Amino acid sequence: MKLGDTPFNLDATLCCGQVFRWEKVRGWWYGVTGDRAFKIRQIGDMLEFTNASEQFIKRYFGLGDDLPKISAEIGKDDYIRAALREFWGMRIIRQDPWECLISYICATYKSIPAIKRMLLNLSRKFGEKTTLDGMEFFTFPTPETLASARVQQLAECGLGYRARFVLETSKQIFEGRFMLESLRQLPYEQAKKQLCTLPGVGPKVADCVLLFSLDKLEAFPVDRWIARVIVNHYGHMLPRELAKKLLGKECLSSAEYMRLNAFGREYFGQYAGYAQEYLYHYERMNAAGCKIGV
DNA sequence: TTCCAGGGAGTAT
DNA sequence: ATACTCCATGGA
Repeated sequence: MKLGDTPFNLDATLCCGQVFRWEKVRGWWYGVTGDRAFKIRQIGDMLEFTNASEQFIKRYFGLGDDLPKISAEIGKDDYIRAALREFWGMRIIRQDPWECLISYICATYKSIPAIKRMLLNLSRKFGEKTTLDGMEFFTFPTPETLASARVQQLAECGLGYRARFVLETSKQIFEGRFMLESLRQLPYEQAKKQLCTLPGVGPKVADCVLLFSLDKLEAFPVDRWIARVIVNHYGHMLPRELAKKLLGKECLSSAEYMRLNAFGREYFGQYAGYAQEYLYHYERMNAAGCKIGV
């Protein structure tokens, strides 16, 4: 498939920490969605893949997003313009909402390598095996499977205290008490409010699920890295009292989260989620020693 | 060994 | 509403 003048950066898109179950082997990215594995690679403006339709690829990798337009809207200052330049072509992936939800419940208070390990363990224990190019892959477990698991089994995957959150949320989804897909047609605020009723889901996890799987590009997740970016590079745009209070703080209160979240959405606009992801990746890649695991 | 991680929930004010 | 505390585990 030829990208033509559609800017795309596959490596940045899969490396920036929005998805956790892709791996690069001999120049190809291998991943699992739905019931099968597929691989994809980019050579210039050529995108090669197997086991997937062109329609699926366009949808999954957000190739329908008008990146030049988005860039023009969020490129408000030199700092984010540098991030846009550095990883130009990086896109917000449209993940499966269910996998995304469980992934970000697991992601709380964990490093990315540890998150990858947890999700791999979950898939190995509860998913179904499939093969591609002689390698083994596992589908992501279904709501039914996780809902009928025991807390101890989930904990054994390295989830720790998150095990009971994953179990209870899985039960709500499986039993039809929570309609994840229906959130897609709700406005951002309402969808977020509903997500936050799930155990293990607070404002940050909700924002990630909305942005990475439910087409809410205005969502602006604020984690430790983004909080650091805002304080260090946009602190002068915050109320002086707030900027001072956040300086050197290790975690945000819910009120502080709301204020940084609101800042991001108001400053960057309807595509704030794209701004967030470029800033997040830029900050992490420029962190001391570039030692962040891919 | 010690520190920290894409935060959230529970509890006391 | 806000502040403080604990959380279970693994990677660095």
